[in-house]
Amino acid sequence: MDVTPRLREQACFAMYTASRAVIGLYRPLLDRLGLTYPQFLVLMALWETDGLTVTALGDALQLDSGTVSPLLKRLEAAGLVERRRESGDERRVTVHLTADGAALERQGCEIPQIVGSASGMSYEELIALRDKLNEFTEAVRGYQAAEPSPGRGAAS
Amino acid sequence: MDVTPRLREQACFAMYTASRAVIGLYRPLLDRLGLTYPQFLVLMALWETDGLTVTALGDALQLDSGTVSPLLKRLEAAGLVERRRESGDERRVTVHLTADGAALERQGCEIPQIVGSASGMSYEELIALRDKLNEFTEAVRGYQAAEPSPGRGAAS
DNA sequence: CCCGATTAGGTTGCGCGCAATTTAGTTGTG
DNA sequence: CACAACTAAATTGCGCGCAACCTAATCGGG
Repeated sequence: MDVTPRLREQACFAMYTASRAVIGLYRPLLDRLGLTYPQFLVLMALWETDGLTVTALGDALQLDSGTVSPLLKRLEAAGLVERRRESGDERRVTVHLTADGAALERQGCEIPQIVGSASGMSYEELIALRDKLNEFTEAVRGYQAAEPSPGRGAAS
Repeated sequence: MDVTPRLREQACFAMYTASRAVIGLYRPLLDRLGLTYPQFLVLMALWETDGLTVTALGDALQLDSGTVSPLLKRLEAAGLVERRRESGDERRVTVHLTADGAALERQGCEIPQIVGSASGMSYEELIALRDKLNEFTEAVRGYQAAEPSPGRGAAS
């Protein structure tokens, strides 16, 4: 018997692979809009709620400022969003769609459906898979919060 | 009613998030071995079958040479693997574990179990999730192979 | 044997993703 | 008011991940 877990048996590896596969499927579709998948996620968040702060965007996408800041810089350079320093609290920056950014919603919002149909799964299956993944993610985040540096007993 | 799909409703976004969450959980555990998650995957593949070619490794991990080559360079610099030009076909390079690389299996092979338990899911649930993800990935890859540049009707 | 096509692996360039740090603005306490 | 603690965003550095390209070796016809 083999004690070492095999690559193909790992649920984590399946997530890693599935994630890259789906982004690969998005790529040619998003290329025509001049977007990457993370950039598309930012726009989706803003189509839902315009004027989010950088931190709120990071929370929605589960990304930190080190990823979001340059991402927004590129979206701003592309003329799709605008950053405004808040007058109330000068530390905060809100992100707003430009007319071009808002206009992309029409073409952008149908892409997820294309990808969904490519999966060959029913709506119910996709929902169930999504919920299971979110359950997994939640549990993992909870564990991480509980064990800042796990494996070596208690903290000093 | 909102036609634009919301971030949280998307199965794809759940995969993207779950993948990063699980890698984040691996990170502190792998840090102690001086490894990243993709490097760990390479070692897992070699623990299973030593002496794979670069291409075979790429197939196992679903990564292309542009990713695998520098990854192997770092693993070789760390003294964990060795690259050998094949005598039969001088184009081929096989990757072999060093003693240090092989010795890491003892500590490395228990990490996936830690992560599995952190998910709070039963073994059966994880298997089911893994299979569903692999089914999804397969379907998506099949669709991609069938539609080289989708969305705009037939090729020229 | 020669030469075009194919294949294996590597390099370059760019956009993430994240840890660590920096800068600037705000808040809380005396 | 002063000043330390905190917070928001940006910057830096590094390792992927992938497209595009390059080089070298092999294969396949004629």
